[in-house]
Amino acid sequence: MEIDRASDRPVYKQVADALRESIRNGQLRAGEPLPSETQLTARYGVSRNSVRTAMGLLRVEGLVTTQHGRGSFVRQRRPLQRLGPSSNAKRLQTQDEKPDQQLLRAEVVHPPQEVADRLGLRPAERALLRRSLLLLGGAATQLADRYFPLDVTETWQPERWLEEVTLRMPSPGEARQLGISGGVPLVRVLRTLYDDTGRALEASDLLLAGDRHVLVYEIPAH
Amino acid sequence: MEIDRASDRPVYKQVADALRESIRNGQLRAGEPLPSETQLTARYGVSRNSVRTAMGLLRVEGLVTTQHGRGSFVRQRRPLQRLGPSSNAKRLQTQDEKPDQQLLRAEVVHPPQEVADRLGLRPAERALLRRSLLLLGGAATQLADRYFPLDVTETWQPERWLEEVTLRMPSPGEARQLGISGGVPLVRVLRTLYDDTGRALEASDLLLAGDRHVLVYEIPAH
DNA sequence: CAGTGGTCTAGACCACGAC
DNA sequence: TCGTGGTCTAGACCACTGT
Repeated sequence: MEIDRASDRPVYKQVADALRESIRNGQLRAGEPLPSETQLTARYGVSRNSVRTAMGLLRVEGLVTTQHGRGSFVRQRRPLQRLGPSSNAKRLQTQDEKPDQQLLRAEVVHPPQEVADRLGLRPAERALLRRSLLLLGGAATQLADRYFPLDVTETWQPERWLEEVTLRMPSPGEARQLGISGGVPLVRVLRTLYDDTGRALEASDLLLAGDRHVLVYEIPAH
Repeated sequence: MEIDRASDRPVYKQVADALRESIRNGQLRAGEPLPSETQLTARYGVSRNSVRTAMGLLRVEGLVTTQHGRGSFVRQRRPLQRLGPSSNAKRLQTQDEKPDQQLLRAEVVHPPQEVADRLGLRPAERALLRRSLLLLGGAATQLADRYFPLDVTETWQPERWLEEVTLRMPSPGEARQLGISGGVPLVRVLRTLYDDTGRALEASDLLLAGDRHVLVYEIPAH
């Protein structure tokens, strides 16, 4: 495939098209390196900036990852992980791999406003935070901040919970911890556990790599 | 805020930082135009390319939108729309605006494999497709493909449904229809309705702009 | 028309990774 | 050391929007 300078389609998009097609039809396989930017510059007769813009497109589309000093590589396709609708324990049984949990922090803190709202805390009231990283097959898969009211750690009888699902882009630190490459959004799940009196027992802030998960929910029609 | 040429932080990120801060602290309000690229070039003493790279960052973060020939503007903050955990009708009552539905297509088609699987169709068996666009306050908010088995449109007693939530980047056409600007992912909800015998009555493929929705699910602990 | 963003180039220097 | 990607510049021309 060659670049058509007369075309309305910008050069950098044509380069991206060509690379995308090479990936789609298997000429470039998952994990393999793409030609270097210098090689692509020569191959298509365009400036390096145009090649880089094209590569940026593919990065944002999640097709390639780029490593400084090494090169760009075709990404592995999504190793889908299912979340919900049932308990944490049950969720992970759907995977073959055994999960591994790494406790990163455990301390009493002033929770963020969103968490305080959901726990029904008074202003300036603190909560216990447990931050942990969930690993699956050695790869980080979930960053979890679990907050517990300080006065409720005795009896513990959750009756239902609420999950609020939103998206956002990761901060550089979050991207590093979860092994996310450029352009991949986070799925953020704000989960609140309630007992049968409607009291909040726990609020969790879960961050998942957006390209590696399916969230499954079952809902009765009643 | 000025650019520190001695800093390790790249110039374009410093420009993005400065603009981000102006938006955060309210100097630049939602809907307002940012300074033009030429003005920013002069203001910070950097090349136009660096300004454009910075602006690209903010676009991907969803903070600004850019219009060719007009300028870049601070985006309106998310007009949060809640989806689930109950029925379609109930969901929209949480909004003030009255929803409007536009039927785009209604015909018998060969459904995509994912849909056929969920409806339990035999190979090459067809289904009724209804594609519609949901508008809220004049703005497109949801693109829905609903598929119905051809032999089940008489009695209709849904008992529960399943929602499978994933993310992906929109195609250019989807972005246009939903009014999505660059870098914003889609939330895709694959929803399957079942009756009390476990038979699938409907499978829907719902596409929502990722920056404008919260999905809410309530789950019993049983 | 003038002003805006969109594309493209050629060249420079730096930072990282592997040998 | 060499090849890779990361950053930055200065300048050019085009396409779109408004007057």
